[in-house]
This record gives sequence, structure tokens and C-alpha cells, in this order.
Amino acid sequence: MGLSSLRVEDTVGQGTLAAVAEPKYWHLRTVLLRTMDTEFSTGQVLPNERELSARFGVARATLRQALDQLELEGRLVRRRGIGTLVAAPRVGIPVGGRQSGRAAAAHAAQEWKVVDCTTGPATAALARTLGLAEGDQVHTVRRLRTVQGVAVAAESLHVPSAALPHLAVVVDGGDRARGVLRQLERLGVDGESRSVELGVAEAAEAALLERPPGTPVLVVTTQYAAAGRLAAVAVSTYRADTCKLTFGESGAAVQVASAVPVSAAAVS
Amino acid sequence: MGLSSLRVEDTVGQGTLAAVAEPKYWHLRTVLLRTMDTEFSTGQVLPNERELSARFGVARATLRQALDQLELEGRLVRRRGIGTLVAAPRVGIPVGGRQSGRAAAAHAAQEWKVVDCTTGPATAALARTLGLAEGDQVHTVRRLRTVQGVAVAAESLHVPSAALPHLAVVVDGGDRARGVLRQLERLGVDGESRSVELGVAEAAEAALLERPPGTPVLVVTTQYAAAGRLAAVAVSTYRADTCKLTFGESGAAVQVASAVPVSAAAVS
DNA sequence: TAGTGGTCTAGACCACATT
DNA sequence: ATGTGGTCTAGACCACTAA
Repeated sequence: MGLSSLRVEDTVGQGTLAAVAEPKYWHLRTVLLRTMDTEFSTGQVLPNERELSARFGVARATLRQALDQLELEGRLVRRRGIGTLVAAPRVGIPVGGRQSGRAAAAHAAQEWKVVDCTTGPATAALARTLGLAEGDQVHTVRRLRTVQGVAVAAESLHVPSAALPHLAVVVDGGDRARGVLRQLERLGVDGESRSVELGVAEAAEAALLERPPGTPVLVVTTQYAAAGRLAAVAVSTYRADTCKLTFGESGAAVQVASAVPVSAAAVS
Repeated sequence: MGLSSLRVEDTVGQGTLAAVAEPKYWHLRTVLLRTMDTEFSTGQVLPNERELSARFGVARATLRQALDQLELEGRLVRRRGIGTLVAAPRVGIPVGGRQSGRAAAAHAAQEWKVVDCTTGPATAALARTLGLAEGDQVHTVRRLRTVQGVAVAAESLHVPSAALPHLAVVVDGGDRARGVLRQLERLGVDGESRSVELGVAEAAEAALLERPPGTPVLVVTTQYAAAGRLAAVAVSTYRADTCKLTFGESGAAVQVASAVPVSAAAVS
């Protein structure tokens, strides 16, 4: 019957008791999820919001609350002026593996594209994480990571200028970025330490990622150590809607049908 | 002046032109963020929503949209019947490092608490990721990870029963969990491969995490390899509001003031 | 009992993309 | 011009916590 004309009340009491009084939007999400899995395929557009809210007998705001959840799970993509589409499964994005230094560098050069490079005093927060005094000069390289043409992450790489004594100061923005990256590579990175947390994209990153401000992102903070000291910090924001970050020793892992992810929901 | 009686219109045009027409809720988020950073401290309760919406001259729904963003960023905690509190910085949670097998096992035993253990046929999705046929028997151990008394993650560890031939079938739930974990340890895990993505907690996990359904979580999927074959898959859901997942070689990393995280916003 | 956040409604208007 | 999702309003009632 698909997205039928059922009202929410009709589907809420599978048994005789409504029991715990599940919120409407949550129940709606479940119904939509089941419908999408069984009767829709990737890229297909759902009926519009006014239509859906009418069919389920709820206000549009309530329906939107359900769609918000599904979008957060990466199951939906909403495009203004177009409609609501069933999303493709998330792409697995390798994040810093255990590749050898050379391979990693070549890899990075391929996938990351420098946006700009600035040098200025460290903010208080940045100074803390880099172990500097507030106001110390820091090079910041902004880069964009694209996979098959689509932007998946924006990164700010912060390097204390004190760590790169051989960098000519006179070079301009475009060349300076290359200089910073080259010198950092020459330092020889001993180890990397990463953290992942949830965040939202500010205006600047959002623009680079071609998403509206407030878009949920996975914030990956990487600390690069060289010669026992913290040489650089990179803050990368990955689009949470389309990205699944993958870690692991390259090749050592057993790859079995990684294309179809097991969601926590599907398993339980 | 703090959370003054300013209306949103009064703070929108710092220059002469409102320019890009930023949504009210987004601007509101920025104002609240600045206010929290400068005039509030961890654990402090903000004025209630009706009060705040009146002060800023917006509808309560609009204010709530701004609070939703801040909550997603882990800056706010909202408690029904209590109020809205300024959240503590996220806790760094070590996720599978490069500790030696013995240390890791001891560590796991300490922090993870078994909830229950079931055995049954694999769902289609699970069978795919484990490389089994649909319906093959799989042991599932549900565990809860707590840090200093608070639940931070719920996990489902799936092990094909074919991989544990020496497991007595007669043992009941509580003992079976121990048996599965012990046998898995004996197998000797060669490597681990992980992925991290954004998800929402279903009813079951939400209850374990002491959060309402729909709570955003970081879903960590770990594939355990033994003797070149995929021996087990663990799906762990970490509370995104309070957790920052940390990866890395234990001790190798340079630890500088990790207590105060650098948000993407603060740096840029 | 009073106060809080959570849910829900029925509208309105706007920004954007297509035709 | 039309149709889409995005924003915003002004209310209402509910569920929970505390005094």
C-alpha cells in the first residue's frame, strides 16, 4: 500500500494498547523508514511535505520533524525547490591509515586541494592545543578534500611558524601553502593522534562543503608529532550526511561487502 | 549586558547592510554562543525558553531551533522539568588503540558491562557484513560502556557461532556471554578495522544510554579479523553529545591541554 | 502546585529551481 | 508561474521535576 492514506492513529496501535505513547514524529520516522526500504530506491523523490503530512494526518511541522531525523541518519537528502530524495548509502572515506609516509603524502596531494593559506597570531583556543603562547605566529592552510568530484571535507591545518624556520617569508599565499606543506613533510612526522566528534558547519566551511550553515559534520582533529614535539594540528570537518570515516591498517582488514553498511537499527 | 532585552533585529546589522539575510535562528545561535562563552560557566542554567524567546523577540519555536543547534554541538544539555544547562566539554573516549592484546582485554573487561547475550539467525544486513548466509546462527552480546559511572556507549558484538566450535550450547544467557567473549579472545585477533558515522539511537540503545529515542550517536563499526578471516563485528553507539572519540597509539601522542578541545568554530 | 522542556497544530511568507 | 523545501509565528497541551 506504500505511502497510503493511513492516518498515524491507524498505525500506532499494532497491539491493543498504545502503551508508552511514542511521539508521532518518531512513529512517523519508523513508518517512512520501512516504506523507503521496501518501496523506494536511491535517488527517488518522495511525495512533497504538504502531501505527506496530509496523508498521515499530521501537521507539516510534525512531518518535518520525522524527516529531520531521517536526514540526520543520512537516509534522506532534501533539496530546496526540488524535493526530498532517498539518499545513497554513505561513502567510506579513509582517514589517516597506517600507510607509509611516502604513499600517504602522494595520496594527500591527490585528494586535497589547497584553498588558501594565511599567517597570523594564534587565537587563545588554538594556542592551547598547539602548546604556544597566545598571539604566536601560526601558518594556516585551508584545504578541501574531494572524492570523485564532490567535496566531502574542509580542513584547517595549523603549523606554528617557529616549527618551520626555513620558510621564506616573502612568498605569497599560493606558494606559501606549498612551502608549508613541503617543509612539514620534511620534518618527518613520527606519529598522529586523532579524535572524532560531532559538530556543525559554520558559514565558511559550509560554503566549501556546498551545504547550508548548521550542517552536521564529523570533526576530526589530528595532532602531528615530529621529534617528540607537537608539530601541527589539523581540524577537518567531514560532511556527516554522506561520509562514513574509515580507520585501519590498509589491507590488513577483511573486506566483506563494505558497500552495504550495517546500521545499528538494522542489526538490533 | 548579557542576555539582554535586545531584539534580534537590533543585533543583525553590525554594518549598515543586513547583507545575506542570515536566518534568525542561526544568528540567535551565534549570540547565545558568544554569551555562553563569556558570561556563563559549565552547569549553569540558562533562562527558560519562554523567557529567552521573549527577550529576543522571536517565537519559542525559533529559539528552540537555535538551542537544537547548540545541543547538537554538545554545548547545551536540556532536561525536561529542570531547564537548559551549559554543558561540560566533551570527554575524550579511547576507542580501540594500538594497545597490546592483554592490556586491551583487561581494559575492556573493566569498562564494558554485559547486558545480555542471545543467539539466533542473522538478519540479511548482518549476514552480509559477516560474510554469512542469511539465517546462519550468530551470537550477539550486548554490552554497555561506562566511564566514571555514566553510560557513554552501547554495543552489539556479533560472532558467528561457526567461529566458536567449542562453545557449550547448554549454558544460559549470563554465562554464555562470558563464554563467547572468552572464546573470541582465545581465537586471537589479528587486526581491527573501524568506521565511524553519524546515527540516531533507537529505543533499545536510547534506554541503555539514558537518553530519548532519536538522540544523535556516533556509530563505530569494528571488524575483528582472526587468522585472515572476519571473526566478529561490533556495532557501538556512542553518545554524540558527551563523547569525543580518540584514536591513536597509546602514549606516542603528544598530549597538550587535551581537556579544552578546539572546535572548528573557535579556530576559524 | 508551579515551572520546565517536549510535542503538536494551522497557518503564513520566503528562497530557490523548474517549466 | 508553479511547486518545492526553509523559516517563522502564536498559540495549545502534555510529561516531567521540584518544592
